[in-house]
Formats: sequence, structure tokens, C-alpha cells
Amino acid sequence: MAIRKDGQNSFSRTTLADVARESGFSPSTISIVLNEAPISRYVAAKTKEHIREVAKRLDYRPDAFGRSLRKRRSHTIGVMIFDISDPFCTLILQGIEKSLHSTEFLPFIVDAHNQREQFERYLAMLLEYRVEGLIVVANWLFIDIETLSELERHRVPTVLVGSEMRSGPLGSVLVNNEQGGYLALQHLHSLGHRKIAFIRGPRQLWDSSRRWDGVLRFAAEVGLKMPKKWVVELTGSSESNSSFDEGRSLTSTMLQNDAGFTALLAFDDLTAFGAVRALRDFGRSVPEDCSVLGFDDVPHAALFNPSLSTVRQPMERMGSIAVGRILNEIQQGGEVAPGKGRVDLLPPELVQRESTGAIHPTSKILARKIGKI
Amino acid sequence: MAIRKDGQNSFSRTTLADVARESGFSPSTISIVLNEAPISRYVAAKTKEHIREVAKRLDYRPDAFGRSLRKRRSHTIGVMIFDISDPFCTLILQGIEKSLHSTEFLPFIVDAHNQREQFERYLAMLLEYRVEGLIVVANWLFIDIETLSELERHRVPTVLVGSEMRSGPLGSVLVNNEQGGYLALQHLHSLGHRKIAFIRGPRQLWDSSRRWDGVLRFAAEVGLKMPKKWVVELTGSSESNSSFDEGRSLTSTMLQNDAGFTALLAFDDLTAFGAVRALRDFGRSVPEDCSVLGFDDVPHAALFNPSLSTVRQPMERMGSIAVGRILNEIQQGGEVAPGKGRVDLLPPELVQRESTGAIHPTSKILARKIGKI
DNA sequence: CTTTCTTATTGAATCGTTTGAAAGATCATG
DNA sequence: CATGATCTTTCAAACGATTCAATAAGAAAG
Repeated sequence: MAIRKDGQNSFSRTTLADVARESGFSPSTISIVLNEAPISRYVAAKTKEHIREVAKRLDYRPDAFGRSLRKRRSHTIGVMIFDISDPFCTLILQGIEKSLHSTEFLPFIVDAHNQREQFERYLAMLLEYRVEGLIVVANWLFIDIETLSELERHRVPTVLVGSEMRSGPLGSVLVNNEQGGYLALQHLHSLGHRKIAFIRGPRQLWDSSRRWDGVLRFAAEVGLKMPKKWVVELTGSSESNSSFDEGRSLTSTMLQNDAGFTALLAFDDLTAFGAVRALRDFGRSVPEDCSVLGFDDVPHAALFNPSLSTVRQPMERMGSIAVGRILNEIQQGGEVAPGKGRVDLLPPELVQRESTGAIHPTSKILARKIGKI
Repeated sequence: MAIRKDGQNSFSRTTLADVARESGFSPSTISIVLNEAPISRYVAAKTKEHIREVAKRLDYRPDAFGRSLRKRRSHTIGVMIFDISDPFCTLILQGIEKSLHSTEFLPFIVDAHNQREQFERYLAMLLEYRVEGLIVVANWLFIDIETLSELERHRVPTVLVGSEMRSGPLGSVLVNNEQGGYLALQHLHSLGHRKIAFIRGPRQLWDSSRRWDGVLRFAAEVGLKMPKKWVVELTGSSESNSSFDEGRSLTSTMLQNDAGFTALLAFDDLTAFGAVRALRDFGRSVPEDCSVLGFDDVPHAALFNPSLSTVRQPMERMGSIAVGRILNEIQQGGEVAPGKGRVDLLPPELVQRESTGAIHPTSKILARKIGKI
């Protein structure tokens, strides 16, 4: 379309050579000035000014490919998300982005949609783009040892966020699930609940057993009985709202078997939403007739009706810690970093909202009975 | 660390030259074979096989920078998200990713965090990475004409998703807001509601007036009265959950002034969640005492308690249509594409769930009065 | 007047890949 | 046996930037 006065077709963008020609200096000088390289100290102030002016006028933008090729650096960090529609991932992602913002790195985000095939395809692409570090945000861990050892081979500093590998050399950053489970049950217990139903996480998920360990630890400490009829387990399909649906149907089933529990501890917030729905369908209101406690503290937990009490994972912080560790490893220059394979366990935090409340055995049940008479 | 048998430090990855040396053929041949270029037809089958074997053995991966530099193509589409934590954006993003998956393009996703400064910084970076197309997912439009004309200058095919520019040459893909507004009010009206409160979108947002136009059109058709006391407006802060908070407080205020409305039409789902909360705090239950209708159909709308009736935007489809248009423009090769500046308006769909219901003036109000006596 | 130092700028090689042109074979055709 | 035609492979020049080593001019020092 438009032809510039130098006769060049404007579709080919302005290059360093263009600026050189236009300003009368060599490409070397232009590069040195625009990058404020150390030797630019010796470039005459007038020259600098002139070059900058010309560069601006021609709207010069250095080409990332030429630059990265020469410098052998991409200035990007790969971020592999397992499922970007999971609000859990979203917040971690925000933490990552915010921390990366003040650095020279650009996040290269891809979403595996919970599919291994995509995971591998995107991984290959990230490697072709020579990402200097890799953050894997795994809400729901389907990758196994094999895939992981593959990650290891690439000699790209890698950190796993939100999930832990049982073994292996990969570092990870996640919440202390054991402690979270402990806190959760402690909360319900402290409100007076003794008949508690549980929806455990899926068996395949390593984190879910850690969480359950915490629950068991507290139960043992106070001698709480946990009848089998009130302990159920998610299957762990990777579909989007499956934990809501499963939470709902599992709760429904439990209610039909023996509705005598006064509190329910769900594996995560979505499961808890499902449980609340089932309870309501059954005619029981939350928290008056049954308390419900979630896990994660996704953004909508506070907006829910009733707002959901939950155990918060410090998701943004997890993201920024992951970035910190990656940056560290990069600076080590590929040497065996000191903290490699380390696991950062962050403390969870109990957030009490409306969905849990103290049990009022006398007053409430009495009031009911009277009402019925 | 590990030293390969060819004596090279394994930190420098295998390059085309490595494969050439190892296989005994020239780099040209390697490139031709691995890319299955047209001339590879003439390469002996045995050679091909051998080269492929060696490439695999050395775990050769073509360097994206070298390649893109030479081919002058990046094979990436920039995706600028205004706020990735907004579930509205998330779904559009999924649509984009899914459509891009079957193509040769990789999405390069960045999140502007609703800040103009970030928007511009990331835009510059995307341009340095020579994205071949740009999709801007704008849930909440803060960019003005100036920034937009800047977009135009770069000669990168660009499509705006989820928002419309009042003017300007940029194409966009979005829901038919006018029709959505019409459908929304029609729904409430058909349920028998005549006293309806409205929470309009922020004034700065062009889309929100389109939506309001639709509301007014229906109101005019049926002669509905819309007293000023029941029409309020969001201010449009760009903070994360602000529309929930605003929805809540605005509803609260209306309830205190005159609680006589039997239905409420919210600008979007989050606002609706806030309204439900305010109504409940005021002692009114949804939908029995007041119906609430949202807009968007974010993923959590179905999980909410009560599940939210809303006007759905086909977000995934919006994403994939945007991709289709970008791909088209790219194929046109930078020529003035035929559909440039075109606006695709997609039909909204009313989703009835639990938060809206028919009005029962006699039965219900009567029942109350009797109860009180 | 030569030597050394500082200031100011540039030449040329390089990163890893692709690709049009060309070169060497092999083989049939007139 | 020259002349193409058909295979098979390679040469060498890009792409756009960075950077080391080199050049050149002037000033200061001996």
C-alpha cells in the first residue's frame, strides 16, 4: 500500500539497517546506542540523541527473532497450564504474571486442556521457542513419572506449582495439604460438630491423600469417629464442572443413606458447591442444618450463597514463589541449582464465612420439635 | 555436565549442522527432509530414513528463532486478554485455543490486567515477536480511539472480541447486546413481572448502552413503566470483583428506598450475584420474593445457589469466529481484507434456571398476610 | 617525534535455519 | 555421442540483530 519516501514497501518493517542508512551511522552503533550497551559510554551524546530520534521517527522495533538468535536467549518463561478455565489455575497464573512483570522475561502461556497429547505438543513448541524456564501449573495431575522424566531431560529449569511429585527431581511449590486437612477438620470440630461427612479427593491424586492424612491426624487426636457411610471419594474425571456434579450426587446418596451428619468437609470448593446444592434439594439449609467447608478459596467462594467457608491456598503467592525459584535457577546458569527438587510447602489459611456455623443441638432441634407439635 | 560422545557440551542443543555432520549429508538436505518440502520428493527414500533416524537419535528440535528469522514468519497469533481472571475472558480464550489447535499457529497469550500501561508494553512485545495476527479480548473496554488507531498502524490483522468500537476500522466479534437486553426484559415480563429494578452497565462502556437500548425497546413495545428510583448504574471500576460489590450495594440502596419491585435485571452475572446477596440480607428470597436475571452465563452461574437465570453469550463461539477471521485476513496476505472493520453480532440465548420465576401476587402475598395476623 | 591513552565509530563474523540456483549423477532419445 | 530429461544432493546467500576486534583521530605523556 503506502510507499515510504525511501522507496521501500512499508510491509517490510523497519530494520536496524534502515535506521543506520537514515541516520548515517553504522548498524553497530545503532545497536549499541539503543541497547545502552556498556561501550555506549564512548558514543558522543549528540550521536546518541540523533540515533534515538531517527529510530523513533521510523518506529523501529528490534526483531525478537534476530536478537534472540544472536544472543541465544529467548527472554521467555514457558507457563504450562493444565486447565485455564479452572479458577484455581487462574489465580496462580496471575501471581506468575505479576512477578514476571518486573523482570526482563515474558511469559509464554499455553493451556493443555487437561490432555496429555496437548501437553506434549505444547511442550515441544515451548522448547522450540527456547523458553529459558518452565512453570507447570498442575491443578489436576495426570502426568506420570514418564512424562516428567521427559521434562527433566530438556535441561530447562522447571518448577511444578500446585501439585507435588511423589518422587523425582522436579521442584514444586504447593500448599501444605496435610496441614490444610488438619485445619479443616479442626474448624468443624471446634464448632461442635461430631457427625461429619467427608468427600475425599480422587485416589489418583497424590495431594488428596496428603490432605486426608491431615484429616486423620486431627481425628486421631480428638478421637473422632468416622463411619464409612459418611466417607466418599471423587473419581477424578478431568471434565470442567465434574467435581460440582460429583459433589452433588455423592452428597445426595449419603443423605439418602443416613442424613444424620451435621457438617460436611468437601475436597475442594466446587465439590462444596455441589454439596450445598444437594443439601438444599434435600430440604436442609446451610449452615443451619448442616455446615459445609470447602478447600482452595476460589474467587467465587466469597460470592456464593451462602458464602463458602474454606481453607485457602495462597495461590498468587504460589505463583510468585515459583517465578522466584525459576529466576534463581536461570541465574545459576544451568548448573545444578541448590534448591533443585526442593518442595516448598506454603501454609494454608482457614477462611470462615457463612457456610459453617456452630451446632445448636438443644435450641434448634428443640425449636423444631415444638414447631411440629 | 554430561558430555556427548561427539565431544560437544550438551548444554548447546543439537542443531541442524549436528545432524548433518552425524548423518553425512548437508544441512540443506536435512532441512528439506525434515520439513517435507516439495523437493524432498527427489530425496532417496533411504536417505530420508537415515536422516530421520539420526535426527530422532540426537533429539533434534528446529530452533524457532532461526527458522522464523529466515522464513519471516512467526507462526504465532497474539492474544491480548484484558483480565484473565474474568471468567468471561476465560471461555473466549478457550474457544480461541481450541480453534487454533488445528492450525499451524501458536497463541501467544498476554494479560493486560486491565491496565493501559501493561496493554501497551505487551503490545510492543507482541509486535517484536512478529505475531501474524492479533486478537484482543476486551471484557471491559478502557482503550480509547487513540490506542486503537495505534493498533491499526501495525498492519497486523486485528480482531476485537467481546466489545465493539463505536467507530474505527477494527473488526469485532460480539454478542448482539441490543437483542440480549430485549430478551432479558421480555423474559421477566413474560413471567408476569411489572415492577422491575434495573442495574445498568457503566456509562463508559459502549456495549452497555446497546444492551440498554434493547431493554428500552421492549419496554416501549409493552408500555412498561420504568421509574427512576429503580434504575441504577454501575460505575465501572476495573477491579476484580467490583461488579459483585456494586451490585450488592446498589440493590441494597434500592431496597431501602422502595422495596416494591418483584424482579431485578442485572448488567451481568456478577452483578446479579451481588443483587441476590443484597436481597437475601434484606430478608427476601430469590426467586420467591424477587426474580433476578443475569447476563453472560459465566461457568459458575449454573452452580450458584439458586442457579442463575441469565442471557448467555456464546463465548466459545466468539473465540473461534475471531480466529477464523484472523486466519482469513492472514491468508489475504495483508491486502485490505474484504471483511475488515466488519462487526459480527452473535445471537444471545436466554437460559432459564432457578433465579427467575413467575410472580404469584395473590397466593403468596395473601399467605404472608395471613401468617402475620 | 614517538608512544600511550582515551574517545568515537565501524567491519565482519556469528547465531540456526531455509531456499533458489546450480552441480553431479544417471539414463534415455535422436 | 551429443542433448536433454530426470534424480539426488549441495552451495551460498539471505533473515536481523549483537559483539569482538579493529581502526582512526586527537590528546597527553615521555
